[in-house]
Amino acid sequence: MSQPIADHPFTPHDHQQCIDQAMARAEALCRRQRARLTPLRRRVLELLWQSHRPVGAYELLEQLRTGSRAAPPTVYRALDFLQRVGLAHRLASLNAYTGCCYPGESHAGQFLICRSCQASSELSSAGVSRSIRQATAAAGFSVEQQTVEIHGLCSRCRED
Amino acid sequence: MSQPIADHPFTPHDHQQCIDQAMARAEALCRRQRARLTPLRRRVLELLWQSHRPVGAYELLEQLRTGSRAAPPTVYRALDFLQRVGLAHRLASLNAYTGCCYPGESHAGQFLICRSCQASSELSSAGVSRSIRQATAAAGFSVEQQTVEIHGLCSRCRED
DNA sequence: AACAAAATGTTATAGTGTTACATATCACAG
DNA sequence: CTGTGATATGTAACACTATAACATTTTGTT
Ligand SMILES: [Zn+2]
Ligand SMILES: [Zn+2]
Ligand SMILES: [Zn+2]
Ligand SMILES: [Zn+2]
Repeated sequence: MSQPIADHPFTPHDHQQCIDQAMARAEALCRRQRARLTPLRRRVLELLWQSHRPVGAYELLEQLRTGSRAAPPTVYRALDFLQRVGLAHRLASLNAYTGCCYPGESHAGQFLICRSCQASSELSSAGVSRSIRQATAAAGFSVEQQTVEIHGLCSRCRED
Repeated sequence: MSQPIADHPFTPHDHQQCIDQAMARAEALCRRQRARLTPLRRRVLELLWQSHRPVGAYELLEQLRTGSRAAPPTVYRALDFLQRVGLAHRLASLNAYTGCCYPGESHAGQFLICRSCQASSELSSAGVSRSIRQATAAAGFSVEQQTVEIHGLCSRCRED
């Protein structure tokens, strides 16, 4: 498994590098999958990567509207595409969306979400996945999709 | 930790016993906490325990309406109360609510949700909690609330 | 150039949850 | 009891999130 795009999103870092890497890997992934990263879809992905804070669909819509007009289906379709090819996730506990840190790699969506700075960090913890598989196997349950969203305080916000 | 109300909700069982036990433990818990389990709140809790399928707020509203009238705030307030005292949970990935199987005991909400029969089972897996704490501690993150919702197929639905 | 498939625009509507304020019920002190 | 403040419920309007249905444009291919 290669390096995640943002390994420590809660600590100060060169975020432009996150953005550049995310867009570069998105390009590559879409080329490989023959998926069309159109200007609109690219724009939405860029908006998602503006920060590590998950963004609501209507907030994206606002930002898209500067210049062109746009209605809800526009942004929802772009988000559907990004989720389908594995470039973004939806966070059910926030009704918000975020760029994927492991594009093109099979992984379960596991997220840490700071209630103070609102940033989120995508984990891909084998230990968590394993313990979930163990707990579910004991019940004879076969896992198809997992929603793991941990709310709390990130290291940086705890200092204050 | 005492026995959960429904240990194996996916397998055939005497569900009336689930209901009776849930209501009895709710009474006891509210007495202990000096919380008021009013007729309305009790009714909503009974509706939640009609089956092991999580129920949407507007679906509860429909059922409340047989007889008395009711508007959204009525059911949302009852659900808020039930969640506050620890008698119910909200499942973010479903926008639905379900009765708690471990009332009065400190536990993280972890759920298995079958896409075929729609039933859900509340886990309280120490292993899952531990691996989450480990993974988050490594990042210096302090957990306050966890959303763990595992979608898949239950043992019974896998047989078919 | 002609055509089919994919993407986007547009309007309306469905589904989920909250705000604000009025009314009713309850608990408790006097 | 009875008044009084706190808690719970009724009611109407509204905010936020997401989708359906259909028209139009763009793209890739023959
Ligand atoms: Zn970054
Ligand atoms: Zn991801
Ligand atoms: Zn049962
Ligand atoms: Zn519970």
